[in-house]
Amino acid sequence: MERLLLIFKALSEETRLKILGLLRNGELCVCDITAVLNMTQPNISFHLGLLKEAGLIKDRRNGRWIHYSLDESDMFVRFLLLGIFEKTGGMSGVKIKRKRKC
Amino acid sequence: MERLLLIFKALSEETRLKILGLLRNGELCVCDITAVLNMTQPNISFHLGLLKEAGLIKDRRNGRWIHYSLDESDMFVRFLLLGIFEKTGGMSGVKIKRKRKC
DNA sequence: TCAGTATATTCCAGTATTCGAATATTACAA
DNA sequence: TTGTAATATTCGAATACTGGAATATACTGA
Repeated sequence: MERLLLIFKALSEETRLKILGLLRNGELCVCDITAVLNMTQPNISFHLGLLKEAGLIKDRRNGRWIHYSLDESDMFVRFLLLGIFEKTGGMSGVKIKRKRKC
Repeated sequence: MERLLLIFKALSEETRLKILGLLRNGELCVCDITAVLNMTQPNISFHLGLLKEAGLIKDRRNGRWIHYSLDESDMFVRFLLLGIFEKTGGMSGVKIKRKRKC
């Protein structure tokens, strides 16, 4: 129950759904997400923390950069993500311009 | 997106997950749910309203009683409910004692 | 119509969530 | 080491959510 609540709470906010949609096409660093969503970096970090705590995304550090990506190791989460992307289009239209290779 | 948010917000609260679990075995009236969960009736009505607005449950009036049941008309919702019940056990152990046929 | 029961709505206090600003941490490069 | 860039944490204000109490509405039976 606790785990489920964490997952659904994480999913019940627009910014976080947007982040998941952005990650659909592969991993991104915090600065990329911050730039695309036009919010402050601490705020994005906060949302990423909730998503990670819920087990929806995972991170990978590479030097200064931390890359976030979808965590599809859990079957139920995988279903959720599929459903979300199907319903929202998964940010497929958003063009991500990365300033640098990070 | 809006619809999805409604669904996930509805699912991100323990009382509402419990209500869904109770409804797993069939429709119940508000007074039944109120009795089992030991909360005030207005509060239960409030939660039922959110669940209904999200399209997770539907209601059927029969005289004074309003019976709520799972709304499985949407495929994604059906997946969600299955996942929830699998993870929580779906209140399967709770014995519902109904005072009367309602 | 009136009384009683089932459910919904309103109101308010307590709590949680969200955001930006300020600040701290981590890692690298010079 | 020192400076800088990427990310995380803390803090405070605004907003949203939750729960109980009081009240309103809907229906039924007498």
